[in-house]
Amino acid sequence: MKNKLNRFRKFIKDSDLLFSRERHEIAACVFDLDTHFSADELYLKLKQQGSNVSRATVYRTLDLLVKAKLLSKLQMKQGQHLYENYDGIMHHDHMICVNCGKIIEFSSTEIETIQKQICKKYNFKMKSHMLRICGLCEECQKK
Amino acid sequence: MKNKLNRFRKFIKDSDLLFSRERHEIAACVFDLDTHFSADELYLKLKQQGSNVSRATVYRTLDLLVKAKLLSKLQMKQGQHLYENYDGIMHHDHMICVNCGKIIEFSSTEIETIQKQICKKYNFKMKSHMLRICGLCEECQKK
DNA sequence: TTCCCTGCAAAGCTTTTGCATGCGA
DNA sequence: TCGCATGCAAAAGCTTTGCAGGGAA
Repeated sequence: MKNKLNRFRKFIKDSDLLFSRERHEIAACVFDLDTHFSADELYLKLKQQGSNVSRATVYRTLDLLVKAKLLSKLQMKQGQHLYENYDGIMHHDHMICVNCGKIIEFSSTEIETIQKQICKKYNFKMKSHMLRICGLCEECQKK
Repeated sequence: MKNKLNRFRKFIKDSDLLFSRERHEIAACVFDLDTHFSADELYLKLKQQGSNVSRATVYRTLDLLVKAKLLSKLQMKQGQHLYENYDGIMHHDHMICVNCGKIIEFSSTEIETIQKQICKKYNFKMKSHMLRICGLCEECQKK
């Protein structure tokens, strides 16, 4: 967490930007989360902690964190987005429960390999990829 | 196309709805397309053809077509959606060129198989899934 | 002093919804 | 006649942007 904050500070400095109090506050709050969260949830959490940052600044800082590759942005339905801490080590995908909204992360090197083969076949240069499985989680199936 | 129109008519009748002129017009226009399209593009195409349908009706009818499983709805960035004709035969996924927007469809039974295994492992009941690869298509790499 | 950052409010965009009207069965 | 379907306009929901003021180097 401390480490990520330093990486963010470095990114900001390297981009000739200012590591403002607001950016610090928001980043610290983000790195403190280990779940998927929306911009508004983050904004409310900051408010609750007594912060005075505005929604605009939250959005602007989240963008910076994504650019710094410290955060991933996931498209959800209806123009909503979720963010998640990104460790940059290994790509992972998501299973999303359509009933309770739970998100389960998984990864598969096999799928990654096949994807690469497919890209090669089509001469497509992959920059990113996402796999999402929607359905019912274990608990919700029981209900 | 004629066939899909009949299937849509049947779906509408079976749902105790009316197969109105507008629904006919919109569905015919949709089945005539073989690309991915947005609701607004469809609306404009209809206008261009001299139709007087409103955006609201376009959206409402697209929803019906999705419910009838004659159309798939894809989430794109920024809360936008694209639709594509759905033949119901085989699932396919997409490679999207981030430069020109081209969409290449592909399918992989191997990936489908691995997905099923993963779901089994997590006791997750899959209802749908989507895989998307973003990057550069062949032409755009050359530029 | 310079200029980036912030907050506020307004705008943007796509999609949905309320409501009165109207057409079809 | 009855009621679903439509069109219009407004609302909704999230996100972005313009702008003026404030603060850091």
